[in-house]
Amino acid sequence: MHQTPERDLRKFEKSLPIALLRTREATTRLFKPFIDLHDLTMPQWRVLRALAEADALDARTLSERCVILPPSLTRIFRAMTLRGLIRQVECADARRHMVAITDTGRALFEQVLQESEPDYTRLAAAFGPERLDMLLDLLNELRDTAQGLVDQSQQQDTRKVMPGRR
Amino acid sequence: MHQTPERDLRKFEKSLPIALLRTREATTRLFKPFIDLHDLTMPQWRVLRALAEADALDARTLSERCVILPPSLTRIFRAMTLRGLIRQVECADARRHMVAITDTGRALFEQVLQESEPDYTRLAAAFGPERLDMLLDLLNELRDTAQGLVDQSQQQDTRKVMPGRR
DNA sequence: TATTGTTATACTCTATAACTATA
DNA sequence: TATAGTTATAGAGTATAACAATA
Repeated sequence: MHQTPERDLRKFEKSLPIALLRTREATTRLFKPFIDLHDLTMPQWRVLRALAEADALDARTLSERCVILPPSLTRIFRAMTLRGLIRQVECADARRHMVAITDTGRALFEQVLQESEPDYTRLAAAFGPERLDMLLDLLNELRDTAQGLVDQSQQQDTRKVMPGRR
Repeated sequence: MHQTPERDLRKFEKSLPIALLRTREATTRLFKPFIDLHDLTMPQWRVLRALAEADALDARTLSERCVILPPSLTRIFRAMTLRGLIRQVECADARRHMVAITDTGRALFEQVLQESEPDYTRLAAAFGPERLDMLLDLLNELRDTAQGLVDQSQQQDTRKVMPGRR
């Protein structure tokens, strides 16, 4: 009936979504103080970071890229616009809410990056920079793979629900 | 002023907490339907999974292992006990709330595992089983590394706040 | 008619502090 | 006096559906 506790834990650690959650929690705990310092929430920080590296993005793209549902994004746009961190920009398709980072927003982004850099460097040094890079590559590739399987399943569902579509 | 969009995205993907979040989102989307099917929330599933692989655990351990804050855990205990999935077990230290999985809980756990196994196998096959294993190892090691740095920072804080301690 | 985003709503989780019980 | 967990409470995110505006 008994297994060793060590073996139990090892099995638990082989659960992919749980491992991703726990690792995110640990790394976030390291960097969140720098976000808190400037009264940003983590989702707001993701939006700021996404916009800092693009000229302008629409709500849909930000929603997917930052893992934020549209209703939350609406509130975040409002809060960040009020603080002057982002601004709405014109778009040929008037349905789209397109935003860009402001100078204020960029200054804040770069300040947070600068302040957190020592801790990032410490983490990279302790873990090994090349292993960190390998991990990031694996993460992004697994995301694409999982996304592909989800899309595949949804196509099958659509075919089942609407067989007349073809 | 302009960078290519491809380069932008690559930089964004090098952000560790964001990469962990997005990958978790993609893999969770693949497995969450099986959880939903049995009216479990993801935190409840983590608790069930942790208990399925241990004889009994106290609230503190579950809180850390499942990344659930104590107040949430209190509610989750209540809900899962009501459904007969877990039960409280005696503990020498009467302050501790110690719980174990019930037969009902174990049956549910194994049913979910069984139902989701085909999708897990598909994911592992598409990504490469050995790469998945490498990823899990890297995740768990990075978690330990980040945790170590957080602990280290907290010790320094303690020394600053309470210098008389030594 | 389909798509984009907002509003409305209910629920859950996050996070802190204050409190109770036990050690 | 310290620790474990619960309660209380405020805030934010999660998730769906319904809606308005635009294509």
